[in-house]
Amino acid sequence: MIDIQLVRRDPERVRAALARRGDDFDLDRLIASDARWRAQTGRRDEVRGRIKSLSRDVGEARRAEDAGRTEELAGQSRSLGQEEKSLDAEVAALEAERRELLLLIPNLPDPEVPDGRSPADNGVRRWWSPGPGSEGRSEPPDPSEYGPHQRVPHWEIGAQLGVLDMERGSKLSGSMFPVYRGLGAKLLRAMNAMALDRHADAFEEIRPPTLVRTDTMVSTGHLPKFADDAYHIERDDLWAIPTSEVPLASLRRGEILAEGDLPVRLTAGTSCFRREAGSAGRETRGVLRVHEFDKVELFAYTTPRQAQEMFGEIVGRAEGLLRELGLAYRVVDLCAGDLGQASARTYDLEVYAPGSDQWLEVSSVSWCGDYQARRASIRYRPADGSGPAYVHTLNGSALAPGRPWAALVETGRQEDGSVRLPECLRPYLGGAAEIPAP
RNA sequence: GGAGGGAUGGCAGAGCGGCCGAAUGCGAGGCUCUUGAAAAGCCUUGGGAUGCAAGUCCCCGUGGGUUCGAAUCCCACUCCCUCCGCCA
Repeated sequence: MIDIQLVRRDPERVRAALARRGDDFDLDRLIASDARWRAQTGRRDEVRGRIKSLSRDVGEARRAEDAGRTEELAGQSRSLGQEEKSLDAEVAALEAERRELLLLIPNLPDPEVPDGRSPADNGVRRWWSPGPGSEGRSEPPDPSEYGPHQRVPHWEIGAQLGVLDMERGSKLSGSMFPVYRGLGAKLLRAMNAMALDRHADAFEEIRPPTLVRTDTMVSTGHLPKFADDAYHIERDDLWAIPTSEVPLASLRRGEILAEGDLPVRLTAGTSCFRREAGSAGRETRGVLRVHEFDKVELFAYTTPRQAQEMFGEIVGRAEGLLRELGLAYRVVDLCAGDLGQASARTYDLEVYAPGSDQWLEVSSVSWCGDYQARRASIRYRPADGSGPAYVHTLNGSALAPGRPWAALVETGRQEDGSVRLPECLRPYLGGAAEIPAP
């Protein structure tokens, strides 16, 4: 959540920042609620203070065996108790209201974030496509370089080669649950393994639970606002994670870290679950939008000073994997209106899929500032001896193999219908260099 | 799933219902002594709300209750440990 102090001190700044997002949050309601809460809390605390001091006097009177005075003071305290009780109930209600409002406010966009309301306003920061040299080219891909054999969508290729079975996935679990088969399944596993291995130099590998408590979902900003997007298991009141960002952010929830331990770099590969409510339609063909998919996530806790550099590091690492896979991609700077709830700045990596002539979002790197750290109460003790301060959190997909899988089979498709697989995956594929033509 | 035991400050570990936000030890930081180090001695050492500040208030797993007054008593929940059952 955002800093309530900032809302009090400079409401116009907060209002302006929220307006950039196109958010319709009613800030005045929060300001009023906060003011009421403060006023009543002050009154309650004053009454409590009087009760405390009276109670001490009761103790003294009792020790002095002054029964009359004891009863008199106790009586005074008793009647204050009534007052305290009703004030306390009021404070509790105001506190709940204030918190509820506060949890709904999205993060404030960083000033560098481009203006805009829709994906059309996003800024492309750079392009990359493979060849001709080993460095690749920093320019948009040339459509004429893709032959007609590559202009086939991945779901057709997958069915043709027997490596993707959407129909049977539907039989098991409904639409948008793919079944990968044979080399298709291996290819997915290979990319997961590679993504995890590539960051083992600096990121600690975590295998977290994929079912989590409500608090864990609240910490990242996925609840309470986006409850409809997540799977919820009623019986045990657990949520299926939409990304391993969720458990990784809560790993150190409620803790105070030593500055010397920062940055903390974590990586995890898990299944991710999304209901994708109301997204039936054209963009849901094949594996592009599914309810369950694998993703290898990079996550970091940093000091505010380290955040910028970490953002670059994570983007760079995600780019590195796409280059290794030989996929053409572009780096997109999300505009204010397209940012996620918790993010102050996001770069998306989009891969070019020739089969459907589309750019597919395959990675999203976000700097959340202290927004999640406030929700989850994750702080660090600055080395200079000042009081605990909130950490910054950053997250990004290293690789979410589903969509790259699609881009890979389209890009690698040969004229004879076989699919050529990238060099870097061979060690993970038992040496296989292609998915043979049927 | 059944039966027991437990949850207190960075850690360990006390705590008759009444100055207990909390003894003590360890750890950590500072200082003294020392050529330096060790040892010793002295001092400091949780978090939060509110307030310009002084201060006031809250936090002893969480939430309720009893009481003039709760870390201490009662209830519920959560988590941890031990044993039994089940199981990959």
